[in-house]
Amino acid sequence: MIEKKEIVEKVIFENQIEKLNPVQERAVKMGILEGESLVVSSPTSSGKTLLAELAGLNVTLNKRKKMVYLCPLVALAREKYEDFKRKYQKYGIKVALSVGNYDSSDPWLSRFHWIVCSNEKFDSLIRHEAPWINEIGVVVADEIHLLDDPNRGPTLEILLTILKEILPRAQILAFSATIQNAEEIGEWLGAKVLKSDFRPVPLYKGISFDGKIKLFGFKEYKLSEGLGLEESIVENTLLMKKQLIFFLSSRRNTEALAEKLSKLVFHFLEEKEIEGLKKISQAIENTLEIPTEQCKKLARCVEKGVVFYHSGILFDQRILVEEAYKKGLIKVITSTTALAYGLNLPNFRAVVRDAKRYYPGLGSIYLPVLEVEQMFGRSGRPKYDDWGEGILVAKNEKEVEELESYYLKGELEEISSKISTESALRIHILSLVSNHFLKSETEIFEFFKKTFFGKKYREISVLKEKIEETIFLLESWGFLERKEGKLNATKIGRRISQLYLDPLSANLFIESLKGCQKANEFTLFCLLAKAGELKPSPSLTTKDAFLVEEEILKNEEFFFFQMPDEFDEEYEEFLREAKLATIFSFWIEEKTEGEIMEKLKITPGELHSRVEISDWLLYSILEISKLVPFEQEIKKELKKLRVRLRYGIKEELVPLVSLRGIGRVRARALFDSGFGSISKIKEAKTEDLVRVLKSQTLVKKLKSEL
DNA sequence: GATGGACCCGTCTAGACAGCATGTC
DNA sequence: CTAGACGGGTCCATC
Repeated sequence: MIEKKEIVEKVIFENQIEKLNPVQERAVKMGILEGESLVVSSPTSSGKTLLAELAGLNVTLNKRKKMVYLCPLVALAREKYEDFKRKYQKYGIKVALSVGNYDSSDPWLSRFHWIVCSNEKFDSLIRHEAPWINEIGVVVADEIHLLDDPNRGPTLEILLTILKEILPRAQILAFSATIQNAEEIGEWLGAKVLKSDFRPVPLYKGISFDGKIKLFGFKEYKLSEGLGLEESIVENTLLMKKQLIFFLSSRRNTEALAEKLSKLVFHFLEEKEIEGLKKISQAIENTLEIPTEQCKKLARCVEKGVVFYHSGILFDQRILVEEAYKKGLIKVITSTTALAYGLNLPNFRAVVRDAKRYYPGLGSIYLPVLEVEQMFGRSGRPKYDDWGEGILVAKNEKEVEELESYYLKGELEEISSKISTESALRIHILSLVSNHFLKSETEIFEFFKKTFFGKKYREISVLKEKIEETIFLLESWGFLERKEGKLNATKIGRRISQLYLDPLSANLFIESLKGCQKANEFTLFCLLAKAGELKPSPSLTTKDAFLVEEEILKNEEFFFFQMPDEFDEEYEEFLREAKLATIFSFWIEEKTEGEIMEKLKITPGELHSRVEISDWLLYSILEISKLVPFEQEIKKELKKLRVRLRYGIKEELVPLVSLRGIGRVRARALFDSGFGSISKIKEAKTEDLVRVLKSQTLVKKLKSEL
């Protein structure tokens, strides 16, 4: 048994602080170390993670129970995992990371005390009925305002509802950015509510207009004349020897602004910095075998101390960029919202240049206050800055007033439930029934009454109808069945739920492929592209349309599902799907990323993420095919296609990439040098292989494996 | 005749979770 | 019902 005092001391020591901050102190007083559940609503940098550490130590050391720490982003989960391990491994705490690309539901997780997960991964672990669930003593849900997200909120909501049911005695810590209705969430979770505005470094918010930056209740900067608006803000920041992040509405804007600013920022660099940046710039340019235009552009900007940051950037480049910013080499980042939620990139000043964002069907409208707050969130680095700044840019006088009343004096939005969307109901009802958690329609209704939706609106009659419809659909697709008033998942239904596939997509695949005999690569890609998992489809320019239609025509005879007519409403969406199929086709024809990007305007980062999703979809289809009668030929085709897509290779290289350490480029090199099969490689002389692969160690490994 | 700025008009729009097989935190 | 920045093309002034 470890005293409360001792736990607090350990945590204080490991975090290298002198004492608990006001938020943390209140949490302790409210009983975080007595197993009290809490909803904590406070700013980004207010030290919420430390609360998890307190509860985790208490639960593990005193009760021999586990902590599960739920994160909305894999990057965030990784960060927490590294952090926890570094601090608490020495006290005997075993920390594990469990996210999509990292491991599976194996019982091995039961050996660990603290398990850091993404929300969806934990949902999946429950679907696989992980045996250690009942050893959980505390569940921490980070960034719980994600509940409001139409795509990903429902998973978190269902997850927490389930946890409350199966672990009624577990402690729940729900962390949120400052939100309007933390009390409602507290009521739902049966938790006390801790609201605070505390920040370790004060944040001043303001508006920039007419050559000035006015910080509310603080000071005013006069910007130099003769420079563009963004340039003058940058100059003002750099003269103070600080860094800043611009938030813009589109990727294209981030790239354009970064290039524009690089001309100015360059003059502020010191000799040493230029050297360092040159190295990073080269690394960025050479991330891919053949750099794409975007890679070159980013490299150019980095050289001058500026980067643009959005989801089209490759993963490795992101890492390089983040490190360089943390070191202070990069002076300015121009970013989309990609940076607002993600990782911990402390800076001095955040400038929201585009407070409006385009929403399809809505035009361009103001961002939610919460989102802007997130962008401001990390401004002001403890130990470096005495304060931080969050600045909105106004385009005219009217906007000055609007921004002021909306963002600076206005109220935060409420968090609401998004659980009533069709896709959420589809996915979660199937999952809840398939793991035997709910066994009848009545039980489903009862369950939904206990969700945040049910608690917030006090009744679910609106939902009831939708739930009935959903059950009907799942039944008609053969994923659920009814026996004596009880609901049950069919074998295939259960598998679909475990594969984490949207039942709608699963049904699409099954119906399209059942009895199909004549598909080819392109048309199979077209089918994949119809799935919601790959939406939104890439956008289509008039030039693309021409190219894509050509491709469709070429493969016309291999279409195994109905193509919409040119005059149909769905035709344009079909073309966009076919565009993705075209991109994939080029990819497996071994066209370079640069070529694909140039022809069809897709960023390298986007290509890779689509490939990854498709790999998962193809795997899932193959798994489904074990339970439904597909033609043998189609199965073979799918299997081959999966390998080709993952590596981006022609058919002839398929056998070669099964060797470890051999991917797209090396396989091509081997093939072109006459080593086109495993047996030929076996027979080949070592020195010949070394000549082709340019690596002694690789060849040695290869030979020893064969 | 080349260069470059002003202006018009069409185009296009953020992000990122999950399976599994590996060998290991 | 609702936007706005970019970039390519065009025209025209200037040297």
